[in-house]
Amino acid sequence: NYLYDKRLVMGRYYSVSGGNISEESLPIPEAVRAALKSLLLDRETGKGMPDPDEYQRYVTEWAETLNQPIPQIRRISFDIEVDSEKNRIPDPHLAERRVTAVGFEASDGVHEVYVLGERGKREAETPAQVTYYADEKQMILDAFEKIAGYPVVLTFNGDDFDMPYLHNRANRLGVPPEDNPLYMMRDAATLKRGVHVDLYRTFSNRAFQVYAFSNKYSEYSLNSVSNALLGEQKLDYGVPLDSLTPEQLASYCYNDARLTYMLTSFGDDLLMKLLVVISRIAKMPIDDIARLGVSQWIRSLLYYEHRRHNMLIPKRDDLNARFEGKASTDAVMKDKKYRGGLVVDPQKGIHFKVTVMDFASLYPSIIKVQNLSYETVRCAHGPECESNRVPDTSHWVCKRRNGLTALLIGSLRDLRVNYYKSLSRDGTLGEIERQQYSVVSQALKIILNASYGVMGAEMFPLYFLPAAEATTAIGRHIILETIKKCNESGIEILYGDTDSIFIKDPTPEQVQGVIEVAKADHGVELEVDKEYRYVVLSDRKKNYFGVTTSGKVDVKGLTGKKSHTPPFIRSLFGEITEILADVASEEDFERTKVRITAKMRECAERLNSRKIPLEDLSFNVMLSKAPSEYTKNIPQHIKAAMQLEHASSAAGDMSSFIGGGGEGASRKVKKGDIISYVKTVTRPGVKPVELARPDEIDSTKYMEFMESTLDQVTSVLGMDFAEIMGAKKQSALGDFFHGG
DNA sequence: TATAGGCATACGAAGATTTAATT
DNA sequence: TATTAAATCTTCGTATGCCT
Repeated sequence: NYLYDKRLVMGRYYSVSGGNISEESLPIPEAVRAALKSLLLDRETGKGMPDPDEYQRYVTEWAETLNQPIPQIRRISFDIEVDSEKNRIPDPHLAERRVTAVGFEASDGVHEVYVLGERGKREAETPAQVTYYADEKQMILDAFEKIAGYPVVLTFNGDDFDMPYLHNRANRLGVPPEDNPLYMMRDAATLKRGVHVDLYRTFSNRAFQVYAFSNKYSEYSLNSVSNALLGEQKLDYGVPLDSLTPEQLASYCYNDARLTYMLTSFGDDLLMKLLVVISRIAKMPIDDIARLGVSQWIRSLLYYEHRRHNMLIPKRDDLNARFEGKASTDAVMKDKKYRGGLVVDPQKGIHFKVTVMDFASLYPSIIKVQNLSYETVRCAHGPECESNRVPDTSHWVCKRRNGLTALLIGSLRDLRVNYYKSLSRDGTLGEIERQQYSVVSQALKIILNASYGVMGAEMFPLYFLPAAEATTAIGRHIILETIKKCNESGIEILYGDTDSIFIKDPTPEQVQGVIEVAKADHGVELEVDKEYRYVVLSDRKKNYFGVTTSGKVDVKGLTGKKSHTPPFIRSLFGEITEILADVASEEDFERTKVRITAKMRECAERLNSRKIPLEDLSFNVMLSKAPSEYTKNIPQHIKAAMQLEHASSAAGDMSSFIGGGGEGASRKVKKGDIISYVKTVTRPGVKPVELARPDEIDSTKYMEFMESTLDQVTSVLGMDFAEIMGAKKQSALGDFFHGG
């Protein structure tokens, strides 16, 4: 509230003199100013808004804040190692065991590690400067001093481990609280001064995972995130941590600190910059951006705006009372509250020359153009506004006042689509500027994508179902109307999902016509997304395969690409799609069929002769809950997980029995873990790969899975799995008899 | 302390039906 | 032939991963 009511914008520049704080604006390039001016001059910009001038002011204010240069932030990462009993994670609340090493990596070229013990004969193999300590307390005090020199401190899981452990350990060793730079909260500890960013929390945030890092990682451990984003892993000496020499421990610990730092520095400090920009948009400190979910960001953004305008923030009950808790549309799926996006039935077959068009940020556009917000949908102004109906619902929208959500989301959307996207590609600007605008564009994408979703999420404090329902209802209306217009003018639509349409071989004039109609009728921007040389559509929605004019293969939704599919089938599937990428015309298909058949037969042969390694046969499925929470059903990956836990507790200290390296014997399975299992002929039909033997593999099951996976592509090409696998002569014989 | 809904696939659980075995 | 148990099929629901 202090920040809100003082109107302090997080992430902006301020100067402090004599106890006064004043906002500073750094100069921005002339070309950027000019581009904003032309955006504001465009008469279309405020269209749909009851008060266009107010809207223009929002656009201007946002641009001023977001155009400010993004500072380079001085920061240090650290990581600790702790003595531990076998197979037991040390408890940070007790902090009974010694801290054995602390590694550092900082933005000003610090590469250091402190380690307990005597230096051996050989130098540690690490680029870091190593300091050996005999006294643990002194080492911790030195570490505290090092950390205190930076405004931002980075950790990986520091909230729940490194920070509380250091705090409590220092306490235990007699460091007085006033000399301890950390303080405890309930479970977590953090810095008294400065910003602590726990990257484990940041990378666990779905919004970052999906929109900033396009789902490249699926587990949230330092090792898997680093592996996916940096292509680097933790050090592995092949022995348990407690048997490392001090030099090895130093290298290991420093490397963890280095990876932690690198996660914020790769791609030109991408993550740090995103945190700053989102902080500016959400009016929320970086610590919170890095820890809280996207709904909290948007809450902060809206609350700031309420307080700025002296508006009352409604109570949940007041909002609920305005729609009596009932939706006016029926969801397609049960257990959903209201109806969502429209998916058009695909035209099964192979289609050449397909243009895909989509509406640029459809839902944010609708929110702006139709003035949607919790206070404008079903407003209390009476008949005048009530005549402004939302199609296919019982709702109406205010005509008198701008909706707050519409102002905020609308202005951010316009800036992203018509300003930052082009600035990030503007050749007249310097590399640094272009990069900044690309970061701003990415940050906006995250916020905009979530803006509609939160309105329909009960946990969101401004949850207002009619607003969410109106957004999707108008979306369905727009895509249906567009398809209708296309059909009337003889343009063939092959498929569409929510905000996209697949058009069969249109002329440039037809494409232009569709764009103009969408703009004129609905005020939304339709763009060409991509051009396919050909697309293979099955009769299933959200499942297709296409080759773009540039030869890039697009696979959407097919099992062959999904992460849980065994690697050997995934790579076979990949090879098949690569073969199909070469197809230029219909005649080419016949030739490729021969190549595909050969590949598949070879693969089946290897499967039946058990030549495929177990790892390549494993299904990899994530636990969305803790194992004990599976009460209604015990799916296969849980069965495998339970075997794992049993085996590890039964095996006791036979650590070599499982894995042998890295992981160690104890395998506590928890939420978020990915379980690798194979299908076997033994009892429950599954076994974790770690425990399975090649001779137990159920080849029949694998052949069936292979069939159903590959059939999604081959069946459309007119190929039959059984025939490919050698039964082809029978069918020829059958034809002969029938013919005779 | 967590944005939404729509869709495909695999499989578990339980009920319904068929088949085999026994009286 | 009636009864019971086992095997098989059917239906519904759960879980996961994906699409927009």
